[in-house]
Amino acid sequence: MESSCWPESLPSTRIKAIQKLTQGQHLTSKLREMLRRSEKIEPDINSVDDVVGEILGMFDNTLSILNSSSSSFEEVPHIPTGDIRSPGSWDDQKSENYGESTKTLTPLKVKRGCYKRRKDSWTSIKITPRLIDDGHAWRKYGQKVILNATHQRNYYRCTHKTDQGCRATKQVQMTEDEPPKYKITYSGHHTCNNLLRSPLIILDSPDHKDNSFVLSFEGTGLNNNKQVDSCFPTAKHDPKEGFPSLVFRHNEASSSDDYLPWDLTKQVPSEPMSMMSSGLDHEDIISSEVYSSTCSTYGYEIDNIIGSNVFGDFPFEMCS
DNA sequence: AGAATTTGACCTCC
DNA sequence: GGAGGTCAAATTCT
Repeated sequence: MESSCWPESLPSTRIKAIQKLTQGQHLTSKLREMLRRSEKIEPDINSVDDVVGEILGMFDNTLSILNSSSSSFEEVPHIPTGDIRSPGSWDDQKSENYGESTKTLTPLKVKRGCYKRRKDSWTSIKITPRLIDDGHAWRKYGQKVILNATHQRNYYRCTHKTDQGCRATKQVQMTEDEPPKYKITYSGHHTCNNLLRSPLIILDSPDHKDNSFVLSFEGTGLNNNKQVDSCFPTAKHDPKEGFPSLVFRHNEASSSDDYLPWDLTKQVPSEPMSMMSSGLDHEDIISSEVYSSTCSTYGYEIDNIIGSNVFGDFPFEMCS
């Protein structure tokens, strides 16, 4: 695609994203052709072709979304990467997963912690100076002291694990950096349908002197503040830690059709990360990436993504 | 009262 | 055997 084809309404970051995705799409097509020509993998050519086809389909979907001016990602088909790598593994994992397997294999309820660790599940690591709300509802299920780590690691699972079987989990750990950062590890994809919470960007600072921000782009959320704290409840409840929070709302009345609150000229993201992950589930695109970001507008800084992903340099500018 | 969090126990993986 | 991940009862919060 040529940049001259872009609708004027598309921000440059989105254009970059589309360009990168298009590049990946072409490379995948190229790979398929190479695989088709290869006789060595003939026995598996159908499955390989299917996998490539799924990848291409994901590119198509993502590109069509980015190309459209609509900010709604609700209709995007979601294909977990785990499915692509090993078809059927999702169900397999689910059937033999911890909670369910405990109940089916051992009628005695007393056996606790009987589960299968998902060692090969999809993961995405994010390092952020402030806590991020990805728009999903998380429920804390544990915390643990980690070796050689000053701070405890917090474990969260999707709130819809019980009612919808959503297997997404995340771990939040405060690093020992100066200033401290949050390492957020997402595991598994959201299979739940409803995003009960409004998309938010949490800009909660570990630095006591720093201001903290909660940006909400929708006025229909449940308890927005709660998610902020739930990411690090120990920080919230401990006055010594002192995690001040300030809430900025982007209400419907002041918003434009563009849905996006910031101007690109302000060096802030045109595509809030929470939107990406909540609706489109952007981890499908940037899985296994590591990035760090800080903001420079409104008194804080933005660093561009420092990591890379399977498509090369991560094209999105993010504020978290 | 129901939901969310805390916390000790227990399991898997290395 | 130790570290990390998860379960689930107990506790706290709304």
